Amino acid sequence: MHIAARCARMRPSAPGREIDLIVLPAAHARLVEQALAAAVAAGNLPAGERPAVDIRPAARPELGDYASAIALRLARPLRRKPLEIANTIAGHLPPAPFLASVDVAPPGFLNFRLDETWLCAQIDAMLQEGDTLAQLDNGNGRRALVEFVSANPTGPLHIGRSRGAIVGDTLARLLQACGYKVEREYYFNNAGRQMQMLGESLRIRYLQALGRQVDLPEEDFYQGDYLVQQARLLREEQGEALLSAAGRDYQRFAEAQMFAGIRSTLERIDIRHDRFFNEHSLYENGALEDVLDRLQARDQLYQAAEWEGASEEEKNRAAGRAPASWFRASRFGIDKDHVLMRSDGTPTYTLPDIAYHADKLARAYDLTVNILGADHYVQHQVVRAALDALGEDTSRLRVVILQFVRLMQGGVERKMSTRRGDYETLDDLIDETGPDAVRYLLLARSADARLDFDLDLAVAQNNDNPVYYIQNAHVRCAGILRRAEAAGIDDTVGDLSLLGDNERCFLRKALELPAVIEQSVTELEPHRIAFYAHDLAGIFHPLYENVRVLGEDVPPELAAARLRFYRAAQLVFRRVLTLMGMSAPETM
RNA sequence: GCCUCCGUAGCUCAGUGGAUAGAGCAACUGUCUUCUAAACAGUAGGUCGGGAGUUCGAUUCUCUCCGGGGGCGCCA
Repeated sequence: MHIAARCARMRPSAPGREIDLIVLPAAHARLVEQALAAAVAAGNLPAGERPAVDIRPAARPELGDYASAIALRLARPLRRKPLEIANTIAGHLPPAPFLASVDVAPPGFLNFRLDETWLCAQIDAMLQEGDTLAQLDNGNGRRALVEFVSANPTGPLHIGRSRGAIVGDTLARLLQACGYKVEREYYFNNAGRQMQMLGESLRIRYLQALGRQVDLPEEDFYQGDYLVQQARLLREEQGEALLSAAGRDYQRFAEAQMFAGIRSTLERIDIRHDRFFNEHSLYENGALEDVLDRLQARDQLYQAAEWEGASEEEKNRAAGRAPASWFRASRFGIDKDHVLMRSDGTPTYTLPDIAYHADKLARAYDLTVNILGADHYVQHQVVRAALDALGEDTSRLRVVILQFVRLMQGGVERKMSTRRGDYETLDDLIDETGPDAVRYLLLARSADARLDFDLDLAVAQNNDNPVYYIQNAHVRCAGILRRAEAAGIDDTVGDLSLLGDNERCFLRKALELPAVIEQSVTELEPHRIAFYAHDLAGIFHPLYENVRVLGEDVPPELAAARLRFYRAAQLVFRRVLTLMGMSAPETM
């Protein structure tokens, strides 16, 4: 996929201002397309199928601002020399306000240079955009669903779920920035044995809280001390009134507490779901039977004690067992068939999962994204295969598989044991490091890479910590604006052409934001925004040292121009931080 | 064994079918009386795991081997 192939357009400018926003490098790509068409029309290039025009920021600044290797790629299909093609394109390139020059470099690169006056004028364009800076309309109001977290309410969110929470929510924010109408959904199950055991565990903790001599069995019971606290709460609120209560009452209480806890934990990192989809509702509305009937009708289901491809040994072992219902997943490239209905007539996890995704698809979102841990890979393959078997269109269903998180402290892994119940919760992590550090550090890694969450780094208040490095850029802008306001500097009059190379370098990077957002969304790679933010701060801080607003040696005209620049820079940082769900502090 | 992800600087990781592969940290040398030093300037650091293939061009794509994570349940 080439960025340039997806021509992004800014939303229409607000009335009353004359500045049109141009998204780079998509605008370059359009120029090149026009040049190619003109060259073909003039008979200077043969017509025919062409690869998409690729434009990217230039590898080295001395070459230009943007570069394209399109002539090299066209050499084969057009049967011409790359250099000749590049020259032809350059010769037919229409003029554009943002374009100062185009050079052809061997063996056939096109190097574009931005018009510096235009570049500096983008400061006003940015200020005009305000908090919706780089808002794209690619999505054009299409609907997207992002499902993430989806932990059952059996305990507090732990570190393993945190990554999906951050990635899912950030992706949702980026989709919104791309013009999608986004819904955030949380899928959960509050029925079944797990929840029963949760209720039972709470009942025992409650008895213990009342001083009764009861042991909590290790097997199957929830050991976490969050239940001890809940039990204490119950005792304080109810005294001994619940001694005769049914297990169901405990379960209901535990569930309500858990969900309240999960939601408030998520809110601490600024995450709110629009819908909590209860798996159990699929049991009640006939969705499960519907899936089974449809699969049966398509000969994708059979009843047997063991799957058809099993070894003789496995089949012998299963002999005499009541038959289960198997989905023919092996027909879809999966290594074996999967059980949807157990021998005892109860559904497996997979069946409602299929029904849930069928429900999602029926809701006809233009894009449906699922954020999953690596351990769910096969499960998702089976669900997708089942949907294919049902004849559903699974092309709108996309999934982000996240590798695991390891908690590191003092250079060694901090082990978590769910069985003992002393695992690291997301709440603990936020307590220790703060919401911004949690969000940034869990975002700033590609989904494919295992993430080592470095606790020492997260709490570090020094330049090792990228969180503060980025936020400090915003703080520094805010500081300048505060001081300048106090000094009575009016930045509406400054001549932006007085700005220097440092500022222009920053502006070039700032203009990449729309493309970064766009690419994050099309590739479902929200980590890109995190790296972009760090890069942007890396250009900002050196500049800050040299580009002063206040000071006797800065002429008023220049001070005003620089102040306007810093106002725009602050806006960019605030926008980027907001897209990552982080705060943009005025002071630190 | 099968599926999947990873292997890039001492460490943690970006990136990419194109021009001289990047950043942070660590190491070393410097910089605050000046808008926040949670910062900046500089030095050093690489057979992009090995091999083969496709290509005008491969770190990027394909195959294979090696090493590591995760998954392979009538759990969720």
